[in-house]
Amino acid sequence: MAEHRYEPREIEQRWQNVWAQEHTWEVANEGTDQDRAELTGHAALEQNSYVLEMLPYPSGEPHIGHLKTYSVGDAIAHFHRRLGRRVLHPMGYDSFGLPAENHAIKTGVHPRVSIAESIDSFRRQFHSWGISIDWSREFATSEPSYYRWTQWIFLELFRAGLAYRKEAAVKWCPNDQTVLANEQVDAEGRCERCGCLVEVRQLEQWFLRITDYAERLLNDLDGIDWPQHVKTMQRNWIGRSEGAEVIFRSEEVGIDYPVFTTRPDTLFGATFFVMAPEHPDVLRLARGTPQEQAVHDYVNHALTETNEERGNAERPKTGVPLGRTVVNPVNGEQLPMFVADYVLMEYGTGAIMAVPAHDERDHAFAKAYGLPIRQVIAPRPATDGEPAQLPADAEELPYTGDGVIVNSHPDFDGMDNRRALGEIVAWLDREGKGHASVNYRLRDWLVSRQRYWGCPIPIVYCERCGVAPVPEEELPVRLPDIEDYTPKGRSPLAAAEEWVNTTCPTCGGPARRETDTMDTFVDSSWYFLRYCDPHDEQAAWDPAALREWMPVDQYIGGVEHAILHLMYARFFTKALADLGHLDFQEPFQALFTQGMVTKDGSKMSKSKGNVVSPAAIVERVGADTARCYILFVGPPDQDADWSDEGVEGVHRFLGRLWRLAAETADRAGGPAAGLTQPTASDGADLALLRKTHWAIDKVSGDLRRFAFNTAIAAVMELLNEASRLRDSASLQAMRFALGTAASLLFPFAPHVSADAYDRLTGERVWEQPWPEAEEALLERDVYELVCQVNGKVRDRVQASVDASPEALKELCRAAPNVRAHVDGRELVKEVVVPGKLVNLVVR
RNA sequence: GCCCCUGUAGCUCAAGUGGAUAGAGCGCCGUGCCUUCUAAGCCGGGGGUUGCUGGUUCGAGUCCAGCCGGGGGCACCA
Repeated sequence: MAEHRYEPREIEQRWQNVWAQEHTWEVANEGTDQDRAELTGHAALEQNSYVLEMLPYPSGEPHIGHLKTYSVGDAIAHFHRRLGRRVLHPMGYDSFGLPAENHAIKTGVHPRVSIAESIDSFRRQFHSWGISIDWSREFATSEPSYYRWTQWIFLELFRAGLAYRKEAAVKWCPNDQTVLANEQVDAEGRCERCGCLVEVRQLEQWFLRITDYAERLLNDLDGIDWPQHVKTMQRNWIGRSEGAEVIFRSEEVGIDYPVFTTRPDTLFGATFFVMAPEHPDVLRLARGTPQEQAVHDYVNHALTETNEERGNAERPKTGVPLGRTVVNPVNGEQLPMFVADYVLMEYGTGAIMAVPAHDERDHAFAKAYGLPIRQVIAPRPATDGEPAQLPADAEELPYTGDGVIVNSHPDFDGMDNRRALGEIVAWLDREGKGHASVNYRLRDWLVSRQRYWGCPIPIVYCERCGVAPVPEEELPVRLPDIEDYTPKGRSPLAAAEEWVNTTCPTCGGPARRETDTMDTFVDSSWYFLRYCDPHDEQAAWDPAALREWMPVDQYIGGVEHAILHLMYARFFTKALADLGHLDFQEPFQALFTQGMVTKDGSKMSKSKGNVVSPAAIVERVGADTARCYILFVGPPDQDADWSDEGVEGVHRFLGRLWRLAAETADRAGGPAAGLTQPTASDGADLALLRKTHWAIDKVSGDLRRFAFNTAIAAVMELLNEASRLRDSASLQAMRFALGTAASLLFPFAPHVSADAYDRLTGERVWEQPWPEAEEALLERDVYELVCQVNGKVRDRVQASVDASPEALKELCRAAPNVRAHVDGRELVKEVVVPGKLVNLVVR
């Protein structure tokens, strides 16, 4: 018998060639393709499935995280195909963005060039991993044929009033020399890209009106199959608060100041009023009062502070009086006004009513400035029927919990505060002094970037006509080549004079182009739509193509995009649906977020020198081992630590599987047509057959719930069983077990599985339907019944699966060792779990 | 501070709605087999008070409560 050596390099190359030459993983659009007639025969039976991994940012080479993402996605894609579905599994590149531009600044190489190199490297490696991609749909978002439609979408949003320009205090990264979206600034006020402290600047910028969609973005989370924690993160980010808007009037200046509060039940406890330093009226209010200079100084100081300094809740509260008052609408009291930096301009109305007895921040401020503190909520009575507790001691304030209204107004005193809340709002509404209101933390999406390598914003500015959209037939507005990429606080595009100077589409007069580019998250907010119809030159997509594939059935990616990309893509989908371009509301029906791959417990990074390169691993042990290992190392939704020993273990497993299959095929005299199940009634064949069906059942279930690690472990168990029984089981039983093992492993290790299956059967495993477990073989007709006495195992006996509970009790009572423990004692209870055990409880 | 996840063998993970003697892989051990030797391969073996304390139950890794440890999200959001 010939020696068999597992040679992944040879095997993987061979099967990759087959797939490439035969375009195995390409799918046509039925609605638009001439293949349609051919396909209709199956169409009724087949279901379409869109499996998508988040598109990679092509920078350098793929890293181990990419290997994990695409190993997960490919397993799903293969599984769906083998279940008989037509699967769309495309690939593209998110190729605009800062890394390529920063590289250009350093080296002078045009981003287009470095991106192309990187894309080549990604494409080569994806091929070498054997990922089943429909390469006919590939594109990069920096190609004019793509960004032309990004610009078209921008103009659609502009026409609908969802893209607008406004001056606002925005986040500015001094290192990258550009503004950022709120989502791109972390909790410490640092740029998520470069980590430097973000500054605040007052600039006129383009925004997308995502806040219009806050409520729907929140509510529609209920209808999608996403991980709970991602939904929670989006809910937190949207930050919906219910409360009321209440109007406080300043009689002195004759202006109404609305405030947002979640606690209108505490209105009677308001003792002062605070405005944010950025509030446009602050300086005006102080003008002419003795406070004018102090307010001026305070505001100037506040505006120069960083987000980090401002955001620190621990530091002492500061502020200065404005020298003015407002009227509390519920009781007519005059409340002194202050400016203080603990009030944020971006949230609510930029002004608050302060209730020091029931809000920690207001309490701290009142303590610091000696302001009155009036308690209006008392903690609940200790028991029903007793009167409310006396107001808590001053030391116990602020009290932020629920309770009973006190000290407010005869209409409300003694009332449950939650009930009073509703009644007070209703009263305000009747009086025209306020109304119920909902506030969101979410702000509009700032999409302007003062950088070169991005999608140009298709807008021109005309001295006569103002802001004018570039006409659709002039799209794309192409990104011009420039000499100097260095950012200088304005877009490098501004230096391309010839490009900037243009004519107004409306009046034909001189005009200037918008020189900012779009945030790259705009590019990735619709790419999944383009895959459905990637070569369309007449439109961003053909609606028929979208009907065929969208929404994405299974989306896969890192949890780091839980808010950014995943929220923006949902917003785009809803906005485009409202504009009549889509007929669905959510882009990603199901989401799977995979965990990070770490080395020695910490994130891989070049500076730590602990980077594991997928290319090197694949070179050494093959793609199948690399892919299998990364799925086997742990539950794929959790972080996993890379271990080279673990890789070796998986490599040996694949080798054992392949060798045993090759050897079995040899013994059987070469490949036989197909995989036939042996008939076995007892002995090794039956044991192996049962294990095989157990594995089918286990792997199928595990694949449905993304438990790839346990699915692979099940195939390992099957192989171990086959290996143990290699000399006692029949050749046919061995062929069936090993062929099934290869078939089950195919989604994770496609090359070695295809090869082993081919040797055993002469057939292509990916063309075979997914195996089905036979119920009859999963269960036995007799089993070992566990006999317990007082919950302890005392004996076990053979029982028939269809024995009645009565018969099982009888069997148990008759078991010798059970009798020894039961005789002479009183039988109190009998617990029967058919198929498992009988438990006799005695005293 | 608030919310969520998590704790099982040396390591990474399993144990559908509570049910048996808690299982895999890696690592470890073997004066076990095969090899001239090593490696590879094969075979065998040890290893667990399921973080702790109580509770519910005939029965708890699984359910409940409280502590302890690890991770994540949000946070001056009115």
